[in-house]
Amino acid sequence: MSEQIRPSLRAEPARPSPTLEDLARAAGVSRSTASRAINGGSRVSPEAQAAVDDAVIALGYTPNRAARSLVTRRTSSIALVINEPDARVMMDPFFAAVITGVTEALRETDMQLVLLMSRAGGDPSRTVRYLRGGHVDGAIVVSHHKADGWTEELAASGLPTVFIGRPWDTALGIHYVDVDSFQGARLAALHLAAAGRTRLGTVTGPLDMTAAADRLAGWQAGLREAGLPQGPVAHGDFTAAGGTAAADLLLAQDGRLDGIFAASDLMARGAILAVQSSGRAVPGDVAVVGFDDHLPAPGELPLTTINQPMVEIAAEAGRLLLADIEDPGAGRDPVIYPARLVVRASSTPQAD
Amino acid sequence: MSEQIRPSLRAEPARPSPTLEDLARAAGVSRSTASRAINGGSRVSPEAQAAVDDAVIALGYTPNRAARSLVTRRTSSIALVINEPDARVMMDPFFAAVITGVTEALRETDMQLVLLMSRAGGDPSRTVRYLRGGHVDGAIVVSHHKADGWTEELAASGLPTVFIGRPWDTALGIHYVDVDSFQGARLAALHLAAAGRTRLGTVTGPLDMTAAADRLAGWQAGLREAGLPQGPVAHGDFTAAGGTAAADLLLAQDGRLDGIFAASDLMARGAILAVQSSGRAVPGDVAVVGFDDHLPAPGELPLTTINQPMVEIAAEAGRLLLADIEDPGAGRDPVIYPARLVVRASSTPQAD
DNA sequence: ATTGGACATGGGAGCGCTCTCACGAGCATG
DNA sequence: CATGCTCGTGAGAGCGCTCCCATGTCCAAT
Repeated sequence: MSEQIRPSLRAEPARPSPTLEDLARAAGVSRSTASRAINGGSRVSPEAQAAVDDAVIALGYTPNRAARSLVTRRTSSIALVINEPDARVMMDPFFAAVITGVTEALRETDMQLVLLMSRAGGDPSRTVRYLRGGHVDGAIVVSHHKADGWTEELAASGLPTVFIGRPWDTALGIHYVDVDSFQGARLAALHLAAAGRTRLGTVTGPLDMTAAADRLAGWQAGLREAGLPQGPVAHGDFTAAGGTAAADLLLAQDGRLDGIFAASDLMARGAILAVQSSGRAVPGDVAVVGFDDHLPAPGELPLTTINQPMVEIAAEAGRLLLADIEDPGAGRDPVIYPARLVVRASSTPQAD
Repeated sequence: MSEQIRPSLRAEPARPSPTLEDLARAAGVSRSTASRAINGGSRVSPEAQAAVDDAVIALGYTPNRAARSLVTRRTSSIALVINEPDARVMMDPFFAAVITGVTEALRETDMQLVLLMSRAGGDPSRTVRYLRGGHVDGAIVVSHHKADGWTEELAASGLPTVFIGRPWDTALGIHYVDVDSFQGARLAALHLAAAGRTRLGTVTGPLDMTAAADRLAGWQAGLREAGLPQGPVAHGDFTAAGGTAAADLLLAQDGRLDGIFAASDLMARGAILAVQSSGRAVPGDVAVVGFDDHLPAPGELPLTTINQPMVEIAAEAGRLLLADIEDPGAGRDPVIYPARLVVRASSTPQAD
């Protein structure tokens, strides 16, 4: 009775989608039963269930998410908070891996991923307000900096949250997934030492990030362990250009440097460039080790690096978040993935 | 009953956030007036407005999006549909640019970006169902393939939609933003011809995408215009490895090939590799032209390419979508950005 | 035969918001 | 002075859903 004498094929731009009420009527049951059937169907007779299932298909019924949210207080969406000022960081394969991993974890769920470029929008508090406003069921925070300030606020808000990369203040009991940066960097030092390199320098990431700080500490520990002097340290920003600039500084401090560990692959690429344009060869004169194990661009010198399984780490963060949303009380231990040394040509003339 | 005797400092995990009712009471006005004041405040006295504004700050009020959605039938979110099977395509700088651009367009809005990896989830129809289900106010579709099938369905659903890249069936009146692929490819051909190259081949993208088809057509038109033979054509898949394989084919077909146009930068990089490993030099023996104008990785041979302003294109798609959501009826012309030739070292020994 | 539990069902309230409508106050118009 | 407005306001309905609770039905246990 809702269809008019309407000659056009699709003149109705917004045919109101069927409601649960409609569905129930079509299935010959009550709204309550229809609702139960839709949601897993406990306490529903097989006949009623079948009738509802058929009606769902016949009507093309989709539950109205807003209405459902309103009463359940759940939104079926989680936020991926990318905490960098410039949206251009998206170019970093790191974030691609994160998105890939999180998407993977959400695949079988009906959860949706909301992308939140927290600092790109200008107002950082807007992000917190959004997160606290109950618009999402949980959040994954990536690329956390020391001075962000809202870590505490977020932890206090009670919103299920998982960090990718250890947050600064672990006392808050925030859940996180990380790679063992310390051990990874230590392995890099030991590897270079084992390869007979003795004058070693490092290019760090921004030290307001735990990953960068841990890698520096691990590196220094490795050098100590190998009985080598600490050597020069220069600070980069996880970009290739920053790696080049930092490596230039390193080379200026020690003209006979024979090994460099950079805290990311991108910076290692930049460092190789710096070495080469100083007239020295990689790995002949200077061995270079990175951290990440991104897929190399075609034709690039294969890079010795510390592998971190970012896609898997992000997926685990996703799973952890889902679990935390299901069962908020539970304390969950951080998940730390081991870092593996992958030896390639940039540190050993004979390798691959 | 779920809370144990827990001495923790912030024991209330979910203090119910204030409702409009609370806000109205605090401001000493009615719920209606509070609502009006929140939403732009027409027909609200300055005093009432001020009282509400104060109360908002005092209570930290955030409107409940679900409740609002339920009545307004708007969700304040749009979907970015990435229509590729493998989530790993995220590694392509192309998508990074798209996300950057769309985010930019949404910056001043309270719209949120929902990421939809349409084919990665396995079930493609799930995406359509989600989109038709009224969960978002609009959609931006990127990386559209000929056989997707749901273009029509989407167009018929009445959901405001903007494609990035021309859809196959423009008769449906779908809005889109694109770069002038035809002209860009034509420019590439003319450039190579002007540089004195005469034995030219091309590496195409997947021809079930309009961008790839248009570039092939433009390339062929350019050759015709320059009075050159059509030369060999090999098909790539917009990846570097695909570019290498396709270029190998090209070189096998014509051992004296002296110029290659690849329909993307990534494929051009792959093609350069193929040329070099065949023992010939770029640009000395073979000039290579790409399409995209991505930022080059450090140390790479500067690539002559066709610039397409992807960030801007994506931002325009975002703006177009917002406009279409505001005012659904309006027919909007496609926006086509010009493609610019950027000459660098890969095609001219003396350049940059 | 009587009780009682397990189970399937439907009625109704209510989540937090917007929006229509009616109302009174204030003002200019006839 | 009556009439028609514009304007600010509040009451109330209702968006589509879930969930609590009351009701009805059937079968095992007494």
